[in-house]
Amino acid sequence: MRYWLMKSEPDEVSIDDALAAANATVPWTGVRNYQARNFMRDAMQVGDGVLFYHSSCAEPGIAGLAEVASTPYPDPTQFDAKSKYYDPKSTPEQPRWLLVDVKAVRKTRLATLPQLRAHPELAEMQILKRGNRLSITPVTEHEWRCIIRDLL
DNA sequence: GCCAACGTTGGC
DNA sequence: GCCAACGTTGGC
Repeated sequence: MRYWLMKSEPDEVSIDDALAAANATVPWTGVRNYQARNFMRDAMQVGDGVLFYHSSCAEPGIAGLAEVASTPYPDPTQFDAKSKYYDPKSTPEQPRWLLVDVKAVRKTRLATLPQLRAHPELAEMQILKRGNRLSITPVTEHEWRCIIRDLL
């Protein structure tokens, strides 16, 4: 069992959107970064815990809890010429981009960046490091417990 | 809208 | 394989 923080722009898929989806499950489309892809491909397992993070919005922060709900499979948007995630260099025979399904568990109180930063036990979180841009980052069990205990 | 940080691209 | 140029991310 591992833990992850996954960023989503709430204008695209918010925690409310995910909870409202069939089976509260959404395909995590649009990851176009190799490091993030490799986490899904190599390290994630069904049932892993997910901090659902809202990014690029008025109030960025952890907005809910979720879990990994599938093994990795090709992201269909990479083959769709009309999608903004289209990748002309990818083919169904040799897909570049993968995704997992994510099942929303519950919405939480928003844990904002200042709140996360104020917590000494969370100082090493990737999301708080300067220049952080990775949309999927591992979270330690200690960080996970700490966030749930004190912030959500 | 600004801009720092970072990833990717492509010429050499 | 280097590295400058360019594009993207994302908080503010």
